[in-house]
Amino acid sequence: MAEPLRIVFMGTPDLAASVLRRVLEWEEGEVIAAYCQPDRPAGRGLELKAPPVKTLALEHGIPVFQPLHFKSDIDVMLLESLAPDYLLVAAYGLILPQKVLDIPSRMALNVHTSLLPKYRGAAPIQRAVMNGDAETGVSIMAMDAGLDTGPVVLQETLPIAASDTAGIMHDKLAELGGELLIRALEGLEEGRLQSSPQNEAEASYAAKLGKNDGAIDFSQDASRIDAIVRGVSPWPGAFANLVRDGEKPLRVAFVAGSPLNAPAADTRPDTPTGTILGLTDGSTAVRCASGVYGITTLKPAGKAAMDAAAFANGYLRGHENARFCLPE
RNA sequence: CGCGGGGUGGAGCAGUUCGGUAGCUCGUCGGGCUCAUAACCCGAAGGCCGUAGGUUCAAAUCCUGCCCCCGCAA
Repeated sequence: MAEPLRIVFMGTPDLAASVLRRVLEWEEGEVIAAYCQPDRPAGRGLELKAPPVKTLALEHGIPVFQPLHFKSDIDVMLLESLAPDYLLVAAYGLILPQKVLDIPSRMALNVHTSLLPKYRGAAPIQRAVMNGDAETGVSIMAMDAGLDTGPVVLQETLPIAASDTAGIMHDKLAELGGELLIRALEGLEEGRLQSSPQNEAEASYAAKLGKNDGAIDFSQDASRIDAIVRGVSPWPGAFANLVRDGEKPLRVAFVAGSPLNAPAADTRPDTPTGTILGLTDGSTAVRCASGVYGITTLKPAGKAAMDAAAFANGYLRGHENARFCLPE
């Protein structure tokens, strides 16, 4: 048997760590180094926290490098000195310049959690769920200097069920991503696979999510709101301001919910969108532009998450006209 | 010492500014009522007010230490 292939892995968050975990099981290759983003302040107290890839790599005795970028020749030379056959990249958070992509003797492969050319960029999973897509998937591509523009080697789809959140899809796609990457590597090594260019005309971009992407505007359809709530779960999380007579607006996060059977739940048809219609089937029913959305788990600012019945008891009692509004 | 919110019967809240009888909605248990709703009516059980100390005739409430939960930043 030949020498194992020399692999340098690059990735940062949980998704990358699960891909790395699968790569470590691959017998034809040996991970000789892992790259990830520098430790960042996180959590209460803002102490430095190691990214998941770093933690996993160190557990396996793999050297970890955390350069800010590859603008400096020293970092490029260091990577060169590792003499990798493959550069395997998953959610690294850095655009790699061509001179870095040229280093591996075989190629640089990227795991991207969308059906490229759709949803290039930082938040492909969330955007697919938020847009109400019926399916998404994983693409393995040969990297080029653009942002997720390289030719695709292998692709597999995964359905998005009506109850799937971005978090659930993330876990499924992470699993599939590792598997598909290994399949791509084996196919390439055996010469069975080749890459084919992406169709630029169908390309779309999945912009990074910010805190505000979780703000829920009830002047949309219930189905659209449902997709957004699932797409921003668990992060950044859906929320709106609870507005009641004589009380300060209170920010409330929506942890989980689903559209309700509209005609039956729509008990007060003439109220404005965002109006809280009542407690229906264990959900806080909220009127939308069309349809009714039911929130099953809510979390007022500074409080622990609670079910809709508890929320009604503590926050809606005596407030007939309570409604959810878009925060400023 | 990064900033902020919170801990009150099983659940969710009010009461704390200005110290003086433990309150509300739900749940539970017992009884009644009902075409119907987030059902309704009558009754009952259940709390060392996070914890340790201090001030006071008197502390959920004022002061100090500690513990735990949550948000901000990705």
